[in-house]
Amino acid sequence: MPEPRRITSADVARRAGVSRATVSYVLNATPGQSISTATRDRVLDAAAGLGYAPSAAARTLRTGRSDVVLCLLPDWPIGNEVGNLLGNLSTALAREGLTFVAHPGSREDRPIAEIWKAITPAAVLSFTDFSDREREAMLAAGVALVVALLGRAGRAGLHGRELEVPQQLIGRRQTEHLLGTGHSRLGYAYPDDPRLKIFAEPRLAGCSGDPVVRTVPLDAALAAEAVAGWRADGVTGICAYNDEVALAVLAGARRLGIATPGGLAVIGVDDIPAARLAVPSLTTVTTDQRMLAAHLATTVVAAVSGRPAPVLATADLIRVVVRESA
Amino acid sequence: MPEPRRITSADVARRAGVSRATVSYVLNATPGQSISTATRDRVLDAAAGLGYAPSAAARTLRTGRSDVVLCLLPDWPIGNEVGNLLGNLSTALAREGLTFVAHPGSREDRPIAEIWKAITPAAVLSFTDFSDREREAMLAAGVALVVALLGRAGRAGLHGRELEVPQQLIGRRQTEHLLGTGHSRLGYAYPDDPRLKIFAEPRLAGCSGDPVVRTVPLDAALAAEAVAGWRADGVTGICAYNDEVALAVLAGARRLGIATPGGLAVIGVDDIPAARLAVPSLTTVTTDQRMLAAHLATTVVAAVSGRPAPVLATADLIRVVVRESA
DNA sequence: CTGTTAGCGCGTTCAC
DNA sequence: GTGAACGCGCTAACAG
Repeated sequence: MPEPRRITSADVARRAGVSRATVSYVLNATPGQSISTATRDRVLDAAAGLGYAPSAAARTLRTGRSDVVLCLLPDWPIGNEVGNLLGNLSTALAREGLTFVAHPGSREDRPIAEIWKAITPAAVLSFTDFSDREREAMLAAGVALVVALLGRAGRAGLHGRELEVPQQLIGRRQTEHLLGTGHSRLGYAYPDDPRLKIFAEPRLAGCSGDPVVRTVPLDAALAAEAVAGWRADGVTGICAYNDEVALAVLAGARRLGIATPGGLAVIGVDDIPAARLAVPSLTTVTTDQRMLAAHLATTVVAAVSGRPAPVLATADLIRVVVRESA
Repeated sequence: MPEPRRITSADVARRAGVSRATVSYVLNATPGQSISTATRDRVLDAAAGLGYAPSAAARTLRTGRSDVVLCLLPDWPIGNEVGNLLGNLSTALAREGLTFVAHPGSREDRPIAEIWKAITPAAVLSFTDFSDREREAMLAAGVALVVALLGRAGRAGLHGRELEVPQQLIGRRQTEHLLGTGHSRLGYAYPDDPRLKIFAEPRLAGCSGDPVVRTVPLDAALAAEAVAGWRADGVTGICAYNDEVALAVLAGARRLGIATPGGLAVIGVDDIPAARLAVPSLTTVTTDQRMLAAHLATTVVAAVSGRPAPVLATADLIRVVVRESA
C-alpha cells in the first residue's frame, strides 16, 4: 500500500496554482485581505476536490490553542442528568465549531495539569472549583476560559463565569412547593457521599424555612432511622438532595408504616426514570438541561472570543414536576 | 506582565549545555542511543529545574499521533454504570500514560471524522460500530486502534478488538437465575427506546429458554399492559433489559395486584441505586466495571503498541445480586 | 488591490 | 553526542 500521504495546504495551493498563504487566507476568510473571487473559488474547489482538512495539530502548535473544549468531570457518580447536559453542551458547542470532550476520573489519578496540557484546549469547564494556582497556570498557558460550574459559594469569580445560582434555586423551588402545600416544618435529606457536598451545600443553602438536616444513606433501614428522627422533630415535608436520596426516604417511611404523602411529603431532584415508577411516584424538581447547555455554550463562546459572559435567565430553568409524593 | 514564555526543550538544552536532540533522546529514553549517565542526569535536572513539559501539540504534529484515547459515547442516555466504566477506564489508561476523553453527542450533530481529526487520537473507542469507510479513514490517518465496544454480532472484527461477549452473558445469567429458581416460562422486557437496540439485541440473544418478548415503556400503566399479556401467556419470570425497565415491570405488576416475586419474578441489569430501594428490592445482574475497564485499557495499550489483544476472562465479570424480586 | 516570501511554533529523528 | 531538516498551518512584511 502506497502510504496514503496526508493532504496538506501545500497540495491545495499547488492544485489551485497559488501560494500556501493564499490558501490559508481563503480558507480562514482572514479579514483585511483582498483576494479575487476567481482565486477564492479556485482554492475552494481545489480544497473540496482534494478533501482537504487542516491538521489540527499544526494549527494548535501555531496558534497555541486548539478548538477543543475540555470538561473535567467530577469524581462523584455521574448520572443521567449530567450525561444529558453533556450531550446538549456538545451539540451546542459543535454549532460554534468547537469540539467538546469530557475527562472523567478524579484529580488524584492524574494532576489536572497533565490533562489540559495533553489537549491544549480553548477552554476548560469544571464541575468543581480550581485552586488559584491551577487557574493561573491555565490562563498563563493561554486557555481562554476557566469556568467552575459550581464555584465556592460567595466567591467572586475571576471572570464572573460561575454558575451557582441554579443549585440554590433548586433548594428554593423544593421548599416553595412544600411550604405551598401546607408543610411548615421541613427536613433536608443530605446525601451520604461526601463528594456530593459541593452540590449539596448550595442546594441546602437555597432552602427557605430552615430545614432540619439529616444524612440519608441509600439504604432502606438506615433511611428509616432518619425518618424516625424527623418525625420526632415534627417534620412533615422532606427536601431530598436528589431523587435517589428521596427514594431512600420513601423506602424508610414505608418501613415505619408511614404513609406518603399523608404522613410525610417528599420531593426530590433530577426526575430520574425511577422517580415516576416509584410508589408513590416521586414529586421532583428538574432543570432544563437544554437551556442550561445553551447558556454554557454561549458562555464558552463568549470567553473564547473575549466577549463578556451572558446572563443566565433563571426564570424557567427549574421546574417542579408534581406527582404523588408531595 | 512580561508574557510568560513557554519553556521548550531548547531551554532545557541550553541549561544542560547539550543539544536539543540529546534532550529529546534522554527524555524519551530513546533506545539505541548511547548517552553518558552524567549527561543524562544534567538533562534530567535541567528539565526538572525548569519545570519543563513538552508541547503536546508539537509532539502530535511530529509523530502524527497524540497520547489521547478518544471514546465516542452513544447517543442513548448514559447512566451511572457507563459513567463508572469511563472513570475506571480513565484511571487505568492514565497509568499507561494515556489521556482518556469522551465525546458525547450523536453523530448526526457532527460527522465523526471532525471529532477525531480535532483530537488526533492514538486510539478511538466506540460503543457502536463504525462503517467500513470510517474505520478505514481512521486507520489511514494513523489511529492505532478502532474498537467497537459492541460490534455487530457475528462480525469478525478487523482487529478482533470487539467486546460483545459480556452483553450476551448478561442475558445468560438472568435466565440462569430465573430457571434455577423454578421459573420455566420466561418473558423478556424489551426497552422502549429504539436507540437501546444495540445493547438489547445481544442481551436478548444471550437468554436461554426462548422468552416471550414484550416492549415495556417506563410508565406504570403501559407496563401493566405488558405484564397482563405475559400473565396470559403463562409467564412467571421476567428478564428486564435493565433496572429501569425492571422497575417499570414491578410498577405494572403492582397495578394489577400481582405479588412479586410470588406472582411474577423480575430480574434487572445494572444495579442502579434505585434497585435496592424499590419495593420489593430488585434482584439484578451487575458487571464488574473495574475489571472490564482494566481489560479495555489493556486492549488499548496493546493496540497502540501493536501487540495482540488480550483475551477477556469473563468468568467473574458478571454477577447476580439476589434481592427480593426474583 | 492581489498575492507572495519567509519564518515561526516545538519536538523528533536521520545522517554524520 | 550534534546539526539540520521535517511535520503543517499561520501571518507579518513585502512586491507586483
